[in-house]
Amino acid sequence: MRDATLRDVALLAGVSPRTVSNVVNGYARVTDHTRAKVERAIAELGYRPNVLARNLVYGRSGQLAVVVPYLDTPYFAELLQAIIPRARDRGYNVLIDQTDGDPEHERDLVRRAGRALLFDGMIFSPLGLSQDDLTAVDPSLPLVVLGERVSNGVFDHVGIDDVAASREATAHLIGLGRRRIAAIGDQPYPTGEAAQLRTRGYRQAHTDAGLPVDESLVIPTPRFNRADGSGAMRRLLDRPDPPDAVFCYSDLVALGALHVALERGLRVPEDLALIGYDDIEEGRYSNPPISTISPDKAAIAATAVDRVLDRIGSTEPLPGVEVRAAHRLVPRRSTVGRG
Amino acid sequence: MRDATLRDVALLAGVSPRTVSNVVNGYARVTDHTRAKVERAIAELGYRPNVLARNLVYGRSGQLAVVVPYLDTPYFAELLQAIIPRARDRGYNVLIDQTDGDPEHERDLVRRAGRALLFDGMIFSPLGLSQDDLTAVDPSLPLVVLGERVSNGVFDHVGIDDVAASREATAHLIGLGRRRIAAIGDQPYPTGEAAQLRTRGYRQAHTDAGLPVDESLVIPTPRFNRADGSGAMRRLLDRPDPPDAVFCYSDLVALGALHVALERGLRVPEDLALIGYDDIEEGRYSNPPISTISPDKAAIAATAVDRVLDRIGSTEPLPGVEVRAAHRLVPRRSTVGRG
DNA sequence: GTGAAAGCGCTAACAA
DNA sequence: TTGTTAGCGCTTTCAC
Repeated sequence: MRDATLRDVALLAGVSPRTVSNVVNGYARVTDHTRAKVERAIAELGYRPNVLARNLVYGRSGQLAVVVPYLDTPYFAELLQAIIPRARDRGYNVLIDQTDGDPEHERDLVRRAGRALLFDGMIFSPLGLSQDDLTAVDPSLPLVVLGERVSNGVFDHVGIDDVAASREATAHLIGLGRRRIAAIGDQPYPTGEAAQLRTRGYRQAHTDAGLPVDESLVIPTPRFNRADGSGAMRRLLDRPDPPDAVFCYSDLVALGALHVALERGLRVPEDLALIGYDDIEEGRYSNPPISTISPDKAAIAATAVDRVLDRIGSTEPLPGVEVRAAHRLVPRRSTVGRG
Repeated sequence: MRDATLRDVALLAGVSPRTVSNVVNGYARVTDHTRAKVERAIAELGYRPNVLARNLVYGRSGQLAVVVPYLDTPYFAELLQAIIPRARDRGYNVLIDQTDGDPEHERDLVRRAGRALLFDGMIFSPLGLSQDDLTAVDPSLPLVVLGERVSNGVFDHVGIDDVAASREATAHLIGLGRRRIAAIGDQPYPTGEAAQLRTRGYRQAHTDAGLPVDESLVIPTPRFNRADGSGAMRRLLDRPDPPDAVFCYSDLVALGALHVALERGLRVPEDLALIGYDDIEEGRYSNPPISTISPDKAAIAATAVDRVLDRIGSTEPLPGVEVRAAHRLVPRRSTVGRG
């Protein structure tokens, strides 16, 4: 049977569609008597407003797109976990897309996003997009980009201070007396901006301590996952002069590296100290648990949602801002041992 | 500036809306000349069809809701990772909701789902819903439920054979010579149907081997996460007669248990053998890697999407079917050691 | 407080 | 092949 429409309700209740609409939305004041009649009709027909039709009139969809490279990357999963309830509290549904880091797909997404009206705004964590790609985005699309970038003043960025955080992580290892510190995760090409910031912090810490950087210890990896961490660690340990510590650009990379180190019979942290980045739950349960840089994910999620909804709600385009969420270093057994 | 509408394009191209619609959707044949005119106008105005309006006419939203208890549970993240591209290939967007396992929220979701028209169908992985709750669902909603259940004949179920898989996991431990085998994850209440199936398999394996079950080794946990695994393991190891093996109802539980065992100085698997369930990537990288039951996630995702889209496409209600995806036991070092 | 009617942007039956 | 037009189901201006 066809779903009941507002018209059906009006007919049954003996009132006009206008009145039904008033009752449903609580817009205008309605007589108690009329309201009762309408509500009875609604119940009897099992009427539910058609969201699509309503949205068409309002010119908005009530949906927020969240685009991440990989859903099974714990960092993104944990972020989404925080984004979804926040959006729901503010009346928005979350539409998820994953790009697999495919630049084509990512570009396509931000380009066509604007007018489609399938979603009113977007929170986007790009992987294969350069600054240029992002500049080409339709500025009328309410957009918040995750991860630190040089702001172009058009949309918002939400992230932590990657350079400072990486400097702290590296300084932590230096402070522990380590001198041959490797870095796993550099991405020396246009789309690797985030990785490059971390490398910069790594260098700064060395400079601050008056130590040289052994460039051969800076290992690039295409992705920030376990497999890449394992591979890089293997190459590092095959050298005649392996490192005594490693700064990994994500916890996943650190977990992959840890796996290889233990497999080779190294003691962590005695022979090799390890620190990661992201503070995913998995790192708290690994053996040993891994030290990490913990970004304030709740703040990042909340800010991203709030900013994009503010943009949606605003009639005139808001200037793009750069938001830096807090972070802190969490020392665990992979660097400080059982101390 | 207001977005261009189909009407604007028609005006500019000097044709009727009908013709523009034809060009956009490739419905009827259009003269090359006319087509060119229209396309020029589209390009000039930067016209994009309004999806909302189109959907209103079609009476469908082109969206598929996927509801999971927790997004940051790797098993669900990995499943979603497979569901999203499959749905996209078939022209559907994925709308995600997480319920935190809240029965109220879950019940609410399946109840109101039907007519809202925000999504055309739903793939649902319930946690706090009993068979009764599910039976109350509007049968006109194209729905696929994840996880094994007794079918009620109304909607589809997709899962693996939990009893058989659990029997194999337990038999694997028995075959290794273990005799005091604990089980972590039972849920002896109406909403714990899935857990109970695993307990049943655990028992069957004992019966098959002519061994008694020590009921005090069956440990219930409210959730299937790391913290619950840790807690249960702690209680188990505090006993005077700790187990020599553990069957965990999820890899996350196993990882939590492993963490505690190693912390207490136990050797795994020499002192304690561990097997999990789900085959999440994390278990392949833990130290030692954990043996597990590996469900065919790709098949589960593909089947779930296909079934729900078939239901959406069908005019008359399809009978509910029970789909059993394949699974296999993956032995790793947490049970077989470095053999 | 309630009704009549226009219109959100699109599709598709019906005509021409 | 193309134009005219009536909705899809809802909100809301304008009258009463």
